[in-house]
Amino acid sequence: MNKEEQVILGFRDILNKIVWLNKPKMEESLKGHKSSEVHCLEFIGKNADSNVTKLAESFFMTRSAISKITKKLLEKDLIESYQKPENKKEIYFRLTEEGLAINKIHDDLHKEFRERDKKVFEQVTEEQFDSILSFVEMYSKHLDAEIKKQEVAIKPE
Amino acid sequence: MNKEEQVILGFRDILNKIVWLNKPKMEESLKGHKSSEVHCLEFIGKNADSNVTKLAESFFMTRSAISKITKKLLEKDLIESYQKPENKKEIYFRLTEEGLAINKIHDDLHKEFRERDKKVFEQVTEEQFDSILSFVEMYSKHLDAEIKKQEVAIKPE
DNA sequence: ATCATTTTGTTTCCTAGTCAACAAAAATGA
DNA sequence: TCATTTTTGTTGACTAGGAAACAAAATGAT
Repeated sequence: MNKEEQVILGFRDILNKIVWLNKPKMEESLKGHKSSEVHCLEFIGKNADSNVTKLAESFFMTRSAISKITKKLLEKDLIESYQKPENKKEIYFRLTEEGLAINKIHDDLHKEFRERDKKVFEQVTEEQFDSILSFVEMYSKHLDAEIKKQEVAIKPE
Repeated sequence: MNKEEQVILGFRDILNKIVWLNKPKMEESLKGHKSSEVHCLEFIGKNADSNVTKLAESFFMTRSAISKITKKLLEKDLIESYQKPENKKEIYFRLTEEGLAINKIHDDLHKEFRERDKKVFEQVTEEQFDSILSFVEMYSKHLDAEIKKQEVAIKPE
């Protein structure tokens, strides 16, 4: 196997394992709230004036999917929507108190997971970190460019 | 943001973008076959005596899901099943000619994607590669151990 | 200003995958 | 040996998410 694929498979493997491993605790602590819902809460908490479109782009999901998730979050009163006077089309979200609380629980859980994996990250040198992060950034930017290329290639048809 | 999360988010971001970017060509070349089906074909092609359980473990999916996928692959005559005389329970799979052909197309497509991303990987030094791969391996092993821990912790109940 | 195009969000229909329950075979243990 | 437990694969009910079609608002072009 060549290194390119080894890297990608390695990434995928790690993420799969993390999801698998975190799932039980996630479900226990965030009873009733799906992980996609919690992810949306996290994003809305961090980004002012979040809307369906921005959420969708960030998660590489369809607006359709996000629209359904935010609908649920609204019904559960974890977020509330608002609009701006100058735009009657876009609908923004912000967290409610209750949404903030869920976010906090989620944060704490992540702290716990970080603690669990600490011994791995302790063994990583600064240079190794920088090496990994610079690769990630470079690859990510390249993919952005390729995605943009593809979009203009598809649109005109 | 701390580096741990930056790394994980970076990995996730890259994989999301790759999936998003590859999807159109995948669907075009492998018309009618879903990506999960093709992944199973790939695994079956590479691993002798694949069965539902091994596929499920490798992909971190349920046996249920894999069972449905292999059922479809059988119906499409892309794989065939066989058993061993000493075991009447386990059902193994191998590729048919047609399955091999699909696999080939998939392989070529990956070559194309690798070509597309070549300029990124060309800029990566050997040391950087080794740095990344050793981190991936270390983290992966740690997660394996944690998963095993969790399994024994859950089982007795 | 007006008409065409694009953007945004929603809904309906459909499919992929999970969960839970199950049956059959295999492994374990007394 | 025979009974219990575990493993393996399958199914049915359910849910999350994608595709397509849509309406309403915004943007752009002339």
